[in-house]
Amino acid sequence: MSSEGNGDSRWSAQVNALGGFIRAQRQLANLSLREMAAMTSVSNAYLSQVERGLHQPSLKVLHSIADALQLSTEQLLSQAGWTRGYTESAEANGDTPMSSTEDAIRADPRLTPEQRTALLGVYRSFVDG
Amino acid sequence: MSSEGNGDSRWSAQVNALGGFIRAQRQLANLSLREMAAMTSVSNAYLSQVERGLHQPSLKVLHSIADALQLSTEQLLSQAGWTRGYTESAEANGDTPMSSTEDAIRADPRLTPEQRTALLGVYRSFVDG
DNA sequence: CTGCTGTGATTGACATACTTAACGCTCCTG
DNA sequence: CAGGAGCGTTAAGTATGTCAATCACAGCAG
Repeated sequence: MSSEGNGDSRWSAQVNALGGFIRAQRQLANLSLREMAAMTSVSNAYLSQVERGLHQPSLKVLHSIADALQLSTEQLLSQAGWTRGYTESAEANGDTPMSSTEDAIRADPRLTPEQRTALLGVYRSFVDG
Repeated sequence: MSSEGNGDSRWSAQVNALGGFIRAQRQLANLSLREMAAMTSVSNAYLSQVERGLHQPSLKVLHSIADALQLSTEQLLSQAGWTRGYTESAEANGDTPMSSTEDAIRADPRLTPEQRTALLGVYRSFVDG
């Protein structure tokens, strides 16, 4: 069930962004929860909950995940919105369209801010790779 | 008391590095545990334990600490040996204004077919809920 | 010496991260 | 129709992070 009700939204924003990003990256790497669980030594059950924003993973777990996904821990952290502003390099100028896809994602009204962030993160990881 | 038999040295290395670093930085800033506790909204008791490597702080706490010490979370992490540098760089360009996000993704020349499919999947899972 | 006010360290109770063992689902294969 | 084999999710239990209260030790006033 996992009601969306969510009266307690202390977390949801950041954790959901992180979870969405992780899930996206995992699917992208064609890994199942159990496969990733094996690589990370973290239970598939817990990974599922983290991906859906039900829990905040510890550093240990976060590092394992980053490792399995071949990302840096910093990337994950900044995805979660936990590192502060590295925005400068991206948007120094007001008017520099980076890519149409990025713009489309940013302008998409159907996405929540967290989803937008997560999706952009996935996209950039593709393109920059 | 502190005499850890230390059967469990899985942690000690990293956690001690982190704790020691935090303590050093705190003293360097001439802060008492309680002062720092006030700034971070973390109890002085727990800060003490973290500094001595008795516990691994959560991201929330770590971020607060970094904030109080005017460091970036990344600095703390790399100090603790928790980041494994993956370089991040991002620059790309290309334009071709598009309307919908799906179209933009489909038309993006920088994506491989696999990536395109994956990204579309993620996007739809967001939008369709 | 007796108190007061500062410090860092310890204890015990509670919240939350995390695990193991299920469950329900879909897609095959016999 | 089983019945495995894959997937994601849930339930109940254990481990660990975290806090409020308290301790023991230092300086300094009266």
